[in-house]
Amino acid sequence: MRVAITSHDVARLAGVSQATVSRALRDDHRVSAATREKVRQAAQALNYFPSEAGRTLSTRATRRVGVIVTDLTNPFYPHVVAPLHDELQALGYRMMLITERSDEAVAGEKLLDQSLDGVVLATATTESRLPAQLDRRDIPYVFLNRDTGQPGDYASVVDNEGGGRLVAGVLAELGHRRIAGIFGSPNTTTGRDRELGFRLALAEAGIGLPDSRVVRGAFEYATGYDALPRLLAADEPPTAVFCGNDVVAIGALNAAIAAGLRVPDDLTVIGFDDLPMADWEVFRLTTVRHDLRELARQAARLLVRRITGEADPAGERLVLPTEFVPRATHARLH
Amino acid sequence: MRVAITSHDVARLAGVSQATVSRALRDDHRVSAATREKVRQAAQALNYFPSEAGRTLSTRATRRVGVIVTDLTNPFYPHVVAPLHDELQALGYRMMLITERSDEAVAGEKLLDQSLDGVVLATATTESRLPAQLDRRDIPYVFLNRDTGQPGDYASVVDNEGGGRLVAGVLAELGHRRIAGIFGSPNTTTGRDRELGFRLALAEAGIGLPDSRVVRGAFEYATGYDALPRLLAADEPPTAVFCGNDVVAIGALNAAIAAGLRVPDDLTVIGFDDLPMADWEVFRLTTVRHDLRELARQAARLLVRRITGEADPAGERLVLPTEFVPRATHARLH
DNA sequence: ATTGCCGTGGAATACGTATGCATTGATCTG
DNA sequence: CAGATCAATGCATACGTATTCCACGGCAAT
Repeated sequence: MRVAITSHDVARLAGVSQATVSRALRDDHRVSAATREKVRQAAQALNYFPSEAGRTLSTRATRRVGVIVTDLTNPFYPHVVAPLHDELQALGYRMMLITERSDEAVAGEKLLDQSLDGVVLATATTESRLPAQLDRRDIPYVFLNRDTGQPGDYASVVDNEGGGRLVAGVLAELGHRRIAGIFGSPNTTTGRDRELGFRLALAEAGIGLPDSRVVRGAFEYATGYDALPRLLAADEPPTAVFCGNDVVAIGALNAAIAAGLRVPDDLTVIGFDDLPMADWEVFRLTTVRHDLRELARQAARLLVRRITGEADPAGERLVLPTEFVPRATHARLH
Repeated sequence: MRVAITSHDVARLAGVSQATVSRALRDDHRVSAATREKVRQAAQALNYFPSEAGRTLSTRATRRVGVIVTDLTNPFYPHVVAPLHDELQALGYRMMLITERSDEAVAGEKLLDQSLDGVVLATATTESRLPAQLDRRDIPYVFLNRDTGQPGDYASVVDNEGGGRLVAGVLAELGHRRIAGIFGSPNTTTGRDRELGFRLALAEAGIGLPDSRVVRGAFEYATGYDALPRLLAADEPPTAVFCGNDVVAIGALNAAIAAGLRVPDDLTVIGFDDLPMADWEVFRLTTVRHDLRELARQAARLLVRRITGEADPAGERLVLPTEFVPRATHARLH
């Protein structure tokens, strides 16, 4: 029913062979300017677009890249998916969005049928089986924002440990001593490294971080929202809380309002990422900035380099710096 | 370099023909249980997945659907893309995400090369050329949340006019008379219909809506954020403002804070959509609810019906009802 | 004038799957 | 027991593109 216009149709109209059509439209040097123009006209007239299935079969490349995220409604992901999409498009690739919850089976099947030239893993926990599966089939992939922590990885990440240290330093300087942490999942390097840097720098300042003031969970709104009341219920409630990322911090901020606390007078809250949302007047969230856009673009370029075989075979790990962004959710302890 | 395992490899190992492999793995009734099992084992052993390019070329179906949005970082879209993805997956289709800014050319090329079985347009303005192009090539598509307003459309939409009426009724009842509107773009039915319903119901209540208290713009944060100060600068500033959607309303709320206004004491603000964010403590936004998830799922199912030829050839327009959600950003005029 | 090269374009084929048709062996029917 | 029917499988081909190899004609060099 759907009338597919093929290169043969164009060839017939232009009075040349199908091979010449293919060459002309791809600017092959072995076709004269005159016939190239003739073919162009015919293709235009027929409203012809090369079938990408035919092309894929012939070239064994799809010019398509998969991007795996967990939950798009988590405000973090759109800010990484959008620049990824744009950079991939600029590099001549299309984006297949796959949201993977726990069903690695489905994701696996979609990934392994040769329909993707490469994959961006924006969601891999340290125990995911996906990387091994991709390795086995020689499908290029890169980690975005998280990695396995193994050497040989291809990853675009942030200096999480450094960012954690920054926050600890600020809190110590502000006089806080009863400090809490709502960290990311311990099975993500993002969660672990931020906690690690934070702990190390606190320890250097002589400040302890007892388990009773530590919560860990997914990088979600609910994690911050649910954790804060539990932390505040302690005998000696914290005067400051460092959150695994901005989304968690925003959850905590809303919980603080629900609990009738004033931020920052009663409680200092600090996030990580500096999402655009963090700068909204309702939040004015003090946080740690890194260049999310560059994080994504870097991942896209790295993946394409891996696809074209230009990447370092020993792995590449691109690390972006962090910067403390003081806004209105932190205060000196009085 | 990448060793592709094909059905021929499986056939050789299983000691059958390639045709039998194809049939066995697709549960064709004409293959015996014994050989089916034999083929299964061989496929498993070789870690074989059918090439989707080969399959596409042969069946002329990609089981892939394109979803076009403008800007994923706009908080509205993730809440529609996520359920779309899940419903499409449940229906056996994959999702190709395409963000279209103004470059219809790029989008067009990607859409028209037969690499998609169908398209969800979540972004179409009334003057977009895309629908015509898709029609010309017989590529099935549905509108999501917006449509052209023409008969024959396939669309999953909300009762925008009814929703606008709801808000007007409430504001009138609360005693507001100097009312403003920050509506969506006039070249979207979403923007037009909400404004229309709002205007009609206001008029029925004997309340005018002068141009000086009307702003129109994209459904973005910045639209609300920039428009509010302009509206407030009038000689007789409004006591209530109805925003085209929640994202715009949230922009307006933040602008109100920046201007030192108290909401709802000094100003009533009402949104549309009831995004999860609207319920956050920092906002507690009074708004109009509709079932976003169902909106998306309905669109997915309608598209698949169009693809399989089961949809009504005269077009189908699925309309979801709206409901007023009172929270904390509206108040009676004192 | 012959040779050889170069520029241009066509014929043929590969890519991997699905499927119509032919084939085979076996069972059934009268 | 011969012929018909049927289940199971193989053979061959189509899908649309890119590309290798080959053919042909013109032109320059000798």
